[in-house]
Amino acid sequence: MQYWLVKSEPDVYSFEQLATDGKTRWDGVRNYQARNNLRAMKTGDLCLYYHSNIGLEVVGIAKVVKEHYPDPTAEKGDWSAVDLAPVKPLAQPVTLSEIKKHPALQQLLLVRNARLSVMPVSFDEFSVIVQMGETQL
DNA sequence: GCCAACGTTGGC
DNA sequence: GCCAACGTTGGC
Repeated sequence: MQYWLVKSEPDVYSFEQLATDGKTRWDGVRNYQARNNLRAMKTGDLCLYYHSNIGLEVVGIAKVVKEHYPDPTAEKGDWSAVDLAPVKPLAQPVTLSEIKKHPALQQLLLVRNARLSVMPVSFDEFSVIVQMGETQL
C-alpha cells in the first residue's frame, strides 16, 4: 500500500465534485515526474486530495480504483491516467500553512516542490495529515 | 496581479 | 550537451 497526494484546482475539479461523481478519471497530467507517479499507483492506494490556488488545503481522501492506462485526452505523447474515487472528506481541512509549520512534514514534496501535482507521501506523513484533519483512517 | 521556481524548448 | 529564453504553475 502506497500513499499519495494529488492536487486539483477546486474551480476546475473539487473534492466535492468527486464526492458527487463517485469516481473520476485523473487525466491531463503533462509532467513526467507526475506521470511516473501515476504509473506507480496501485488499486486501493490512498491519496490526500489537495486544493491548489483556491483553498490551499488538504480537504479529503481518495483512493485509486483503476491503475494507469493511456490518457485519452493526450493528443500526442506518452501520458497516463488513473481513476480515483472519494473515500471521505476531512472533518477539518489541513491548510498548507499548517503543513509548513508541522515539524514532521518538512520533507513533504508539497513543501519542497510546489509545482509537482502528483507525489508520493510516506505513511507517517499521511497519518499526521489525516490526524490533523481529525478523521479516522 | 505579481513573481519565484521549475520544466521545456531550441539555438549554438 | 549546454544554457538562455520562454511558458506554466502556484503561493502570496
